[in-house]
Amino acid sequence: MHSIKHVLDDSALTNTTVTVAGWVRTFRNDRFIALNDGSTIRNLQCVIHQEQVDAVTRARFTTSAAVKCTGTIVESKGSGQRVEMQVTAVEVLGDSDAEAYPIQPKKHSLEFLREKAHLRFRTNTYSAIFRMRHQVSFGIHEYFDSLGYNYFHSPIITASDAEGAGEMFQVTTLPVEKPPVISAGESVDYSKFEGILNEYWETIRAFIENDNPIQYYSLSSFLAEFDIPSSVPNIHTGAIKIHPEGVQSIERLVKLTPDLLEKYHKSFGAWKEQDPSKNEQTAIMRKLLVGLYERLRDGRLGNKDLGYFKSQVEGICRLQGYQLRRSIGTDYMRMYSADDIPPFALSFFNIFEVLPNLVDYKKDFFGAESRLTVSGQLQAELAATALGKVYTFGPTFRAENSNTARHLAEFWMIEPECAFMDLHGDMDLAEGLCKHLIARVLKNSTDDLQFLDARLKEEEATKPKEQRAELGLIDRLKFVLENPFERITYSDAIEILLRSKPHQKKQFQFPVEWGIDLQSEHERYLVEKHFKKPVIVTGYPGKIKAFYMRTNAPGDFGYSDKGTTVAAMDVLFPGIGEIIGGSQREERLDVLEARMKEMHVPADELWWYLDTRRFGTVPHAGFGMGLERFVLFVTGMGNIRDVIPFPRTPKSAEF
RNA sequence: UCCCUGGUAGCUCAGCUGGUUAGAGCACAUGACUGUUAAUCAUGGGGUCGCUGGUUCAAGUCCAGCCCGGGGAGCCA
Repeated sequence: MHSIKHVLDDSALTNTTVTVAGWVRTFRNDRFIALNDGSTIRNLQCVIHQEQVDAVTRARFTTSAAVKCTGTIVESKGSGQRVEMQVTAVEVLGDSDAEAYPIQPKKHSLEFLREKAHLRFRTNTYSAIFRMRHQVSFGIHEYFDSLGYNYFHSPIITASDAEGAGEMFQVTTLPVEKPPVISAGESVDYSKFEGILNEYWETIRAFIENDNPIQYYSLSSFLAEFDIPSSVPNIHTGAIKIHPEGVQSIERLVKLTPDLLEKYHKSFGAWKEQDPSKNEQTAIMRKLLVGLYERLRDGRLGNKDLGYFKSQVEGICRLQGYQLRRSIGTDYMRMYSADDIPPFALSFFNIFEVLPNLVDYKKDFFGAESRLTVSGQLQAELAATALGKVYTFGPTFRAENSNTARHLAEFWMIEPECAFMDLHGDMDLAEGLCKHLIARVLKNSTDDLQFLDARLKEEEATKPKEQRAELGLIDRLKFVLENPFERITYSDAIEILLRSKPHQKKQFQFPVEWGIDLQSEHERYLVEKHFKKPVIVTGYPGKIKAFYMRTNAPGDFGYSDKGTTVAAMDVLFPGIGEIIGGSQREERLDVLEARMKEMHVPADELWWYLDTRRFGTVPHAGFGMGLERFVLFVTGMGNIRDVIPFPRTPKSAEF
């Protein structure tokens, strides 16, 4: 048996008899089978003669039927292909009911094919993507192996919750309904939270007093419904100043304890039904409080954001033997949504639900709370400080409720880690990897790239002129391969953004100033408008980056006198955004410990990680690259769900 | 999770401001043709108009809630 790729490419096979097998793409004119076996995107045209194959058999050459053909390879009489097979023997291996088979020989939408993920490999687009995914995967091993890196398998299950890369999936064999618990008492002593509660309230108060942008009226009458008296606030148009006593009323809302919360929640529905005019007041309160909540969540209220409050509350819980069961990090777990019960949504006790007991994880399978990994980096560092150069390449899991074209709950990540390497070496390694993979794909996936390039051009043609990409897929890959990546510091990036047209015309949704996290609109401007090529940004403010990144001092690369920066680097690609995130790691024990304390990372859980700094610590660096994001780039696809065989996303794990 | 947008035949979509029997192309079936290239031509079958409730003499069309998809945002790779 020959592969169709071999038959089409090897001219020595002309005028010989071969056997091929594959799936029918189309059967034209009762004579021509376009056969594809997945070895290449091209089909072999198998010519059937009516006198040799009866009508009943011919009727079985339906789309996607599995067929085995034996015949002579000859120069094609038609113009669409170089050679074709004059079939002498044909066998249908597996029938395919044309009426029931969902994929037809025509263009389907990607959304439709995603719902048929089990069969979409039989289409040109997806077979091309997955052949290229193989080329990229294999190229990764090839690249690191050629540089002397050891392939290292980091664990998929981890008992450490301190890796700081998003929400994690829990792994447990305990019963979900009634897990064993260690009780800390009958109920939660809320006075233990007094300090953090006041801080929470102060943050909100400052916002309401200083820059509440939402217009409202009759706050007092609304609050009166809940036995929370207030006097009539001052009302202006535009920026509203709330009367001090109105502010105090909101303070009472913030400090509603769980029992009162429950009571008010129950009366709320009836209250709304009795007097429909109250709905309007609810809408106004909703606007105010939902806006406030969103700003708090996004860290737009100054120094204190929800992340800060969460870590504080977690600390108190750990100290008291309580369990923080729900928090704002996982919105869907809130007791009452901001939409339904606006005044309650802001209650501290609504956002942080505390239970007076702890699940007894000593009785769990691993004897400790365990989760699916979000990163193999910490373990890779352990190996790198012994083997010198290692890389991990495996699945990672994020339980974020992310619903975008570039996020998955399960994805594959490459994480190299190298001892005695600084940030410059890290950047060189990252750029080298990207270019190696692009070169490999250009060399080994020519047919598939040509198909995807044409597919993309067709798609672009339907877009308005100003939205079309300047370069086609293949040209884009060649451009990235042939030009050095732009390397700039975070401070430079901010300068460029401040001088940019969109900033001066106030077209950015998020304001630009030193200290902010770059929003995707900012990244996109830098990469797609300003530099028009991949950009590596280094030296981010320490405040917005992970605890293990090395703190910069004067003279260090990426240092800024505007605030503390760390030796981080993000590689930004056009259309995809952050494709690689890496850093030089903090190798100084005292600096690392101080930073962990500042960022509320529990040092005791990570004693094993800190041991690398205790015993023979060395400068080292590494990065993480999302495989699917890279495949997205080289295939020119737009949605990450189309470049992984079976995508896992919130509310979706079929197949 | 938030904002925007969509859900009509197996697929892609049309259906204007509510008004008779909801259409087209492809696919499928039957027949014709036989060197085609998503073959072509003729004929035919195929619809709980996402779900639930409401407004109306009348709802695919208007309203509310829910479910699912797409785009954008946040989280990040």
